[in-house]
Amino acid sequence: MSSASILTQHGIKPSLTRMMIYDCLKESNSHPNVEEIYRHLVNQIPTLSKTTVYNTLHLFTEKQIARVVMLKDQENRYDLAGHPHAHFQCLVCHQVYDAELPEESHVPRGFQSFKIVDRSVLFTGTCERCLNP
Amino acid sequence: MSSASILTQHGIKPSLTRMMIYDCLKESNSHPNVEEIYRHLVNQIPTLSKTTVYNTLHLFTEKQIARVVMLKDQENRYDLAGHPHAHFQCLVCHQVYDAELPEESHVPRGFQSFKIVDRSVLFTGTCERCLNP
DNA sequence: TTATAAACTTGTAATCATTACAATATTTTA
DNA sequence: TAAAATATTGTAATGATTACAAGTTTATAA
Ligand SMILES: [Mn+2]
Ligand SMILES: [Mn+2]
Ligand SMILES: [Zn+2]
Ligand SMILES: [Zn+2]
Repeated sequence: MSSASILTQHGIKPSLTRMMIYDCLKESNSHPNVEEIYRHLVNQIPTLSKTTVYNTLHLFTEKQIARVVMLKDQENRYDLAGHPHAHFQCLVCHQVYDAELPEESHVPRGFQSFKIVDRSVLFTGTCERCLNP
Repeated sequence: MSSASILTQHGIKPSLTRMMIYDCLKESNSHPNVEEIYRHLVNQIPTLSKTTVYNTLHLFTEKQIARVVMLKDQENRYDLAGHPHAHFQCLVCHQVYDAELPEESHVPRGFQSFKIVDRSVLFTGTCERCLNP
């Protein structure tokens, strides 16, 4: 499905800038931060402002087509919201990998009367590439 | 066991400041940030510097007696490293609750040759208190 | 004890991601 | 076309964290 129609379906007017930021998230599976998205797009959109990248990512997050990846990093990284999955981050090269989300066993004891809407899982360690250089 | 001996056991010289920061983490189960730790202690240690709080928390994290709690917050929150557990953060009041860590089923598919050293789990939603005000 | 070195603590300035906000540009509506 | 709404931009402010050098305390050795 086209980027435009996905944005439209989520109540976001599909401006060129917004589509390109969406495509940037879709094509790269590197969980880019604002700086990386900006640097990637400013070649094609020379007037692009970093504020627009922030605004757009906020809008995407609000409308649930993107999510902030939970990492111990100091800056936010973004991911399309499509399929729930876990992440692995290498402590050596800091690369973020997608991983399957372990099966949800049950609501944790004592949280039956809480409303749980999301579960983030982050594995950390050393990636294969960094183990066998 | 005394704070002093725990610090010593982990190769940290137990200065008064360090013991008090350790006790602050131990006594409060609110996962305090640097600002909160500083404000709590500066009454008792009027010469305390925020840099010292940062330095000490870095040292504690390095020596594995404390950990950074993984949250979507913009600032780091700290926890003693004692017992592995998950967290729940309320999206309304932002309170952080300890939760049991769901049983690890298995290493995620495709990560057999990675070295996984840690797993962080964060539930988000609305806490009981905010659901029934 | 006294001198010297090491370790610890402090204060200030710099950095960096993010937000605030007002100005400009574009698109929509009347 | 004109006015209103929306989108984008640029600059300044904020706030957490880090860098770093200076000061203080503690340990070690003459
Ligand atoms: Mn992902
Ligand atoms: Mn905890
Ligand atoms: Zn790696
Ligand atoms: Zn709550």
